Amino acid sequence: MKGISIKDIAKQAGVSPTTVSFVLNGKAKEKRISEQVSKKIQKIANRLKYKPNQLARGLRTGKTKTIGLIVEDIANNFFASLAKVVEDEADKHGYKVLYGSTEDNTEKAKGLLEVLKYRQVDGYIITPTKNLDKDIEQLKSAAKPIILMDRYFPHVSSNYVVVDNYKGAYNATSHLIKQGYKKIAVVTLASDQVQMKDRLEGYTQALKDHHVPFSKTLVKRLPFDLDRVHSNEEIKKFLTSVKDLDAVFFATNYLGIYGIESIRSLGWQIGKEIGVVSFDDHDIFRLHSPAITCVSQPIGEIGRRIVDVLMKELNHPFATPQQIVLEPELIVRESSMHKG
Amino acid sequence: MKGISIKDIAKQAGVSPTTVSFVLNGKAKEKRISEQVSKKIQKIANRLKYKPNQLARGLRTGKTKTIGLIVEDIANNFFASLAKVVEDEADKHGYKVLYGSTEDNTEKAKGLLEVLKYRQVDGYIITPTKNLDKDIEQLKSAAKPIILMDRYFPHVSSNYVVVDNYKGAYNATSHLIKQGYKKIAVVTLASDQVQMKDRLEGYTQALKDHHVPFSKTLVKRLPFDLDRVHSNEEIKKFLTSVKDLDAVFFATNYLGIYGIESIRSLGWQIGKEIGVVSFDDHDIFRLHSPAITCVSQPIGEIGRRIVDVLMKELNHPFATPQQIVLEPELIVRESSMHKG
DNA sequence: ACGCTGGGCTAAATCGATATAGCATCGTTT
DNA sequence: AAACGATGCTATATCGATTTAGCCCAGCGT
Repeated sequence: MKGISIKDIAKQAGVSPTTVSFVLNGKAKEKRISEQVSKKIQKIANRLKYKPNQLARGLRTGKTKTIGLIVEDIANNFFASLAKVVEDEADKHGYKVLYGSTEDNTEKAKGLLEVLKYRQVDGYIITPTKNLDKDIEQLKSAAKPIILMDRYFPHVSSNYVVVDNYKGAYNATSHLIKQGYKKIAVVTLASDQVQMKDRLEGYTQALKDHHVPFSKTLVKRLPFDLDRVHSNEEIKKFLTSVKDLDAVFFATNYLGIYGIESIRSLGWQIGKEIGVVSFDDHDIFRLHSPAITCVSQPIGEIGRRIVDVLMKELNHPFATPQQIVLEPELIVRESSMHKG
Repeated sequence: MKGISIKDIAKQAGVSPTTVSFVLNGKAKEKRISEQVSKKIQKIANRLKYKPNQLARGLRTGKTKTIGLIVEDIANNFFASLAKVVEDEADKHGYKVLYGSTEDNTEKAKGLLEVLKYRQVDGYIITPTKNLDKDIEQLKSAAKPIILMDRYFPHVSSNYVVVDNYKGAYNATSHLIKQGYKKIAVVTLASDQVQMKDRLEGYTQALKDHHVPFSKTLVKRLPFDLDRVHSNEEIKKFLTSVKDLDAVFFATNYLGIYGIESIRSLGWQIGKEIGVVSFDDHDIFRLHSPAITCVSQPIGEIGRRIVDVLMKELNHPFATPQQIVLEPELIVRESSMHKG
């Protein structure tokens, strides 16, 4: 029932637990354990299928070989796909992942950080919420490897992997303009987090650069925690309130999904009557008819870079912060191609 | 930097660590610790924000307050949504979740079980793959709480939570028949796991009960690991090969998604030329036009029951196996309503 | 005055691994 | 032959909590 411990091996081999530990940790040479003893121990360990007790090891070494993954919502396709990549990559390094969803709620996020902390995770992958900067800095000063994702705090020097949200939004908006759409609205979150700001700025700058008039009435901000039904109501109210509207840019995948739903229930023809582009790709966008143009994030790449940076920092603490900005890709589909 | 330990509290309170442990574990009464001392310790613990080191505790007690969640694919909407529910429910009981995806690959599943085992998780939520029965029984005989989900092994007595796959498929098929569809095919996985068998049986029995002729040529089985492109090819080949076909039942959500894609690329009109029903709901099905009829699993309920059973077993080992079969719901949408 | 009971608390062992300090033994050097 | 340095291995403390066994003292009965 109980697992095989280092003592069991020691007993069978007729040596001390210390020796066994040395050998199994590859320190045989360094600690001058003879070939014979070394081999004998290896053999017995294999035969008994010895697996070190991670708890005991963690208690002694302070390393749990576990990383904490804090996402906005594990049920959201973007984060779930990322979780999959992170799981795979971490596994390659012998790490397991503890996850948690913040719902973009600062209190929940703080709670998660605390739990992960006293569970002694070795490193953190964090999708930060508003006002989480202090907590992040606290962790940093505790010398814990951390990497932010999806967004970051401009005034905090930390690792992060994000996409160029500005460029993504800029390209999306420019694309709509080039397709002949004239009055382009944006639906975003009522959030002043950097990723949302950047997307909004990309949008406004694109309008400016192409000499398309901008007005505040073209911007709708929805609270994060609004449910589907109410979001749809708000979006519909907004879309019908803008005169001569002929295109919308949705700033996140689920806003895009709500948006499509809303537009459809208004009976408007996507693509013709109203151009649509959303941030983030999703099966829905690909399969929708008409298919929805989107700004796609390279999820595999993001996940790989995240784990890569984290592992490097786990092995060489105090590395200089890595701030990685990946290129999003504009995937043009039918929803933005049939103006006129 | 280092956390507050029980010793720190003991020192401040001028008592022994033992006493502190008793008090903080609610054994003050039982261990006859005086009110005064008890309160003093509580106060100090709160002030220092003491959090027990889970590793140390786990090492001593053998309980890690962690459960392992093995799913088929965490990036799949169904499993991701479930992971969210499991996370929330487990959290209520103070448990964290370690997850892993099998890709329906037995070797990966075995690897996951092993890792979770030597990480000493307290209990397991498992979406089993083929041939995992032996490993499950081994865990069971090690007295580890386990609950299977989505599928189970008929010859193994274990806890499980599933939906009535037979009934779901039966209702879906019957519904198509009642809507006037005459020649109904099924696309399923080349798997002899119970959930797939049941779905197939539900389908055939429905045909039989409604006196609709059945033929082997109406069944297509795809391997699990076929990628999107090849799956689509296979599905298209299959659909065009069946004479007078006028409806299809897809036995899983991603088969449904592939199916829609395939049918669309064949240029067939869903609902009119070909009725479609899929197992599992998905945003895509709801938003597709025409919207896709589906057999929806009650994900929230599934997750809650799973964690509930697991927690009960964690607290009272050797309970009798709970085998919970929930009702799926047929959600009728346009894809099955426009025959003729 | 002596033993007994029970209240209130603690010393020490323990979980399984790792890290540190150090003990024999043997061959070599001067 | 005493000193020295490798060589090969081990005893012991440690991580932070829990748990077992039991100490000490006060009050009580006889």
